[in-house]
Amino acid sequence: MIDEKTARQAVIRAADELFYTRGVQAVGMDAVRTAAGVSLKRIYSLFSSKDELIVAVLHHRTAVWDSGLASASQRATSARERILAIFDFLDAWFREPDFRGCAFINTHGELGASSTAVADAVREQKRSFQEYVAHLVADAGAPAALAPQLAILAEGAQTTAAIAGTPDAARDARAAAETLLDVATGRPR
Amino acid sequence: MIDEKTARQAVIRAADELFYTRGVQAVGMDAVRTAAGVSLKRIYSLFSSKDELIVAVLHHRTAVWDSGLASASQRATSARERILAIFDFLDAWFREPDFRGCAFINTHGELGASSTAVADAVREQKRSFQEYVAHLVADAGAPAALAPQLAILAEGAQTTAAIAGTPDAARDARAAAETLLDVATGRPR
DNA sequence: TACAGTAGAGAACGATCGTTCTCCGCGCAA
DNA sequence: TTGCGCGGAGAACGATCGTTCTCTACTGTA
Repeated sequence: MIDEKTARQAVIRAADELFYTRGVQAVGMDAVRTAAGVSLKRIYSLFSSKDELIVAVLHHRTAVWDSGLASASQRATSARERILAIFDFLDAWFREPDFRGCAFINTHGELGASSTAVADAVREQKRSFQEYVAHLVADAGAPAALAPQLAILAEGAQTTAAIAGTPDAARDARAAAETLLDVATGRPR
Repeated sequence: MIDEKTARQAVIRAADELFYTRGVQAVGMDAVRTAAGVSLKRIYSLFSSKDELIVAVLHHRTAVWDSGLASASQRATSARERILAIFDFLDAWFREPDFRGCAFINTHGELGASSTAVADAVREQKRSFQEYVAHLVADAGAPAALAPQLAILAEGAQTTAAIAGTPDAARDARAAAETLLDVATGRPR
């Protein structure tokens, strides 16, 4: 038998992909079992309920998002560039063929009203992102009020790209972010 | 018996409220029946399936949204003011006690992957909003590229307010919109 | 070989949901 | 008054889903 850690990862990864492409409620635990190659009994020994699995999947998504963002800002040499790198990161993501919007927003729309655990996990991810942006804004020497504005642009780009199906939303948001950054830091335009 | 039009409205209104507060999939047709006071048989003579009812509810929401937006921009005397009125409209909405995010975004997250009819209805609403913004931007004499930026701000404000639970998102988005408008129209700052 | 313990496959269970059907009561024409 | 058609209430049906249970096969040990 495979060890617990490997089994957990297999279940989370399989569930993540299924939930993201089909929606959480549309995926039964049987489908997770088949995709992960882990028996139902084992799954329920690793996660006490589907709700707990969903939360684990969201935490996994948070980690993936964080590391993706970190590696996207790798080449940036200034806070300003790191901020704009967020939108380049979104741009690349939106163009992936299986892009289906932000999993956190989708899951919140699906279960935010009925599961507080899910709502909390989603809220925590968004809070952490806002904090990340706030740090970059401070590093760039811009007023703190700029941070929520940039975060709103990033959120709006994600929903727009998901619903309208236009990856251009990332470029539009990036252009707006640049303007806001320039004005906030007194850069000549 | 009440006439068809009244029955339709009663069902749509009841379903709208239930779907919005609890999520679409969490609400059974029985709950709609009870809330609307219309028998199941009647409901299924008015709508051939739950999916069709969902689409009807979305269309109803679109009409409510459009008229709300129109009345919010009533007092505005310029295109610039009409643009900013969008964010004041959002602000008032976010502060309503039963605000639970944008129903279109939520429903898309819930059913966009499984029902193309739902996805289409949501996409159409967003497209219509973008068109509305584009007209205002043209009237304001700003470059067309500003329109998607403002639309993204409005979308981002909605998801941010819904998930973080902070109505301030409308004010943040409004401030960003003002900056973008000023820059785009060459207004002194 | 005999046996104990464990894990997997999938049947089973109970609940729920979308949809349809049955039965009953009411209004109306002759 | 009698028969008839129609609509409402909700029971019934079939499917699905989350969760648990049963049975079987396999491993390691003496």
